[in-house]
Amino acid sequence: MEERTFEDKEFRKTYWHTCSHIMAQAITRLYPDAKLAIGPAIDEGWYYDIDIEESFTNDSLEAIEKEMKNICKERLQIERFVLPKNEAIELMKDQPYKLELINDIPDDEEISFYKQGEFVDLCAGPHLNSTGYVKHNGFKLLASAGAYWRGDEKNKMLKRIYGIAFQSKEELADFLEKREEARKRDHNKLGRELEYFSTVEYVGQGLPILLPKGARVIQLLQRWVEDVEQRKGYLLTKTPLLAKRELYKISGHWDHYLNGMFVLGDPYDETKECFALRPMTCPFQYQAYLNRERSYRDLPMRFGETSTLFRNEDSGEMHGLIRVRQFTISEGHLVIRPDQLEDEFKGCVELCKYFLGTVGLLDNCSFRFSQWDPSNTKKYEGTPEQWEMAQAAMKKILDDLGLSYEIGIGEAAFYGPKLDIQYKNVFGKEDTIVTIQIDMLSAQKFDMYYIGSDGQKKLPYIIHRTSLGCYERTLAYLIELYAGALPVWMAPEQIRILTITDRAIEYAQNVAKKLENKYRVVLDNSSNTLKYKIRNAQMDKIPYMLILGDKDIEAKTVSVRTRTGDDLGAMPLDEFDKIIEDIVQNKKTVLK
RNA sequence: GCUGGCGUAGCUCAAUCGGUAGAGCAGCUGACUUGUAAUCAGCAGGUUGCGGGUUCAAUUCCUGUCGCCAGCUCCA
Repeated sequence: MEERTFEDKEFRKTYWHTCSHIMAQAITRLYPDAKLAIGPAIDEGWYYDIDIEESFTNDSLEAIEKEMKNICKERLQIERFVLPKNEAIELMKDQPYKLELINDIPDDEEISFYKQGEFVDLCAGPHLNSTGYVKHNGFKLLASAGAYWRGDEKNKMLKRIYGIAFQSKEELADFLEKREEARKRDHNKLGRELEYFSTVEYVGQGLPILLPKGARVIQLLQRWVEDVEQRKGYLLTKTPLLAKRELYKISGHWDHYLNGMFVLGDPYDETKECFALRPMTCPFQYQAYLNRERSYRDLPMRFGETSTLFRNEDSGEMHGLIRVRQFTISEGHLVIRPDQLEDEFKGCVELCKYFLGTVGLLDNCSFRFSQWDPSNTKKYEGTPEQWEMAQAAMKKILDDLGLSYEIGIGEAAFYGPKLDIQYKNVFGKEDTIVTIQIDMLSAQKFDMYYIGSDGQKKLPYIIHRTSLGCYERTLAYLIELYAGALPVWMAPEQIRILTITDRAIEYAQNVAKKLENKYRVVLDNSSNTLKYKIRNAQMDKIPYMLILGDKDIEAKTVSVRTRTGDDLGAMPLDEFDKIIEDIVQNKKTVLK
C-alpha cells in the first residue's frame, strides 16, 4: 500500500481516515472521558466528532497534534477484527455513540473494528496497516467547530475537529499557502476593501449596503439580463414587495415558509390586517397571468422580473453577499401547456447557461436534480403521484439534454422538483446560483387555467426559474473568480486617467469628456507624482490607465497601460477606443 | 438558532502585573511638476463595538447585548 500515492483518490481517503483514527487516539489519551462519535475522511482531509466537556482551543489542537506525532512514531500496527453483535456491544459499552451505531447495523452484517496499540474504534475501514505510514510532519489540525450528532439540530452538539494531511511537509505547506491565496480572493474581504459593499451594525445582519461600484455592476448585469430576456420573449412585470397574509395562504407560504418571512403585524390575530414581505415572487407574478382569461394560443407566457425578496434567515446564516436577508434575483415564471414543458424547460437551461458562460462562472458549476423526500411528506404539498410525475418529467428532460447531475433528496421546493445549478467558490464551498423548477401544483391553487382547443378549462404547468440567480451572490462570485479585476465590460471603473503634470489637466479633461460618453472613467488630476497616483490606483483592478503628459499633448496621443502590466504605448484616442470597444461590446472576459 | 473564536483610528497592528491609548499605510494641507509599483514636511484622526458590574483606577477582569469569522443546521 505504501507504493500508492495521493493521485489515487481511494488511497487518499484511506490515508485521511487513518489520520482521523490517530487523532481520535490522541484525544482519548489526552482526554480519557471523551466519547467518540464519527470520524470520516472528506473531500479535503477528515474530521472527528467528539462529545467532550472542554472546548478545543488552538493550544489544545497543538497538544493533540503533538500526541498524534508520537503515535506516528510509535509505528503501531493497525489490525482489523470482527465481532458478533453482543461482543461488539460489550467492547463499546463506554461509548454511547458507538453503541447507537452498532445497533443500527443490520444483524446479518459483520461488525468490524480497527485496533492500533491501546486504541480500538468501530469502523468499516479500510486503513493503512501501520500508524508509521503517516508522515508525522505532513498533517495539521485546521479548525474546531460544533456539529450536531447525526446532523440533526435536535440532537446534542458535539465538538468537531478538522484536519488535513499529505505525504510530505512540502505538500502540506503548499496546501496551506494555496488556502491563504484563496482567502485573499474572499469577496467578503476584497469586496469591502475595493468598496463594492459594506455592512453597518445598526442597519442589521444580512442587509449589505451596495456602494457605488457594487451597485453599478449589479445594475449593468440586470439591464443585460432584462434585455436578453426581452429578446427571448419574456414579458416584464413589476409587482409589490409585500402582500396581505391571505395571498400567502393561497400560495402555501403561510403553511410552509412562515418562519422564513418578515411579517408586519400579528400573524395570528385574524381580526386585523396582516402583511408580510415577499420571500418569493411566484404568487405576485401569477396575478399578471390571472389578469384575464387565457387561451391555449397564448401559451407559453414567460414573465420576467428583477425581483427583490426578503427572507428572515437565522442569525448564524448570513455571510457577506452570499447569504443575505434582502436580495434581488432575475425571477421568472413560465406558464405553459403540458406539451410545451420539454421545450420551455430546455430553453431555460440554455438561457442560464448563456448568462453564466458569458460572465465566466459556468466552468465552476455543477447540476443538481433536487427531489422531494418521500419520508418527510409534511415538508411538501401535493400527492406522491404528482411528485413522481413531475420528477419523471424532469428526469427525462435532463437525460435528453445529456446533463450530468447529482440527485439531492429532500432538496426540492415545497411545490416541486428543481434543477439547481451549484457554484463552487474559491474555498470549495457550494451554493445554488441558478434554479429551474417544475410546478404542477400551483396553477390549481390559484385557479390559473387556460381554455384548450376543445373549449374546456385546462391547468397549465408552471416553470419557476432564474437566469443569473441572485445578483448579490453573483457579484460575490465574480469578485472571487476575478480577484476583484472584473472583465472590462462589467468593471465599475474601466479607465483611470492620470496626469503627469498640471499642464496636462486641460488635455486630460477633454480626453475624459470624450470617453465618458461610452465608458466608466475616473480622472486623477491631483498634483501628486505619477508613481504615487499609480500606487493608489489599485492598478491591477482597473482595466486601463491612460497616462497623459507633455509628450501626449504634443502628439495628441494617450499612453495606455493595462492592469496586467502591459504597456500598449502611445496611440491616438480613436485607436484606443477601438480596442476597448471591441472588448466591451463582445463581453470578452480576457483583457488585451 | 447552535458550538467555538474575534471586536483598539478608514486599513494592518502595538499598549508589561489592571495605571488613564501608540505606529505604519490611507486621508487632509502645503511644497515638489515629476513618464510607469512607496517624493518631502505638517495636520487631523479614538466614548478601545455598545450597555451594566467589580475596582481608587478597566482596552485589560466578570456579565449582558450587537456585529464579524469558521463550522453545524437551514437555504438563492
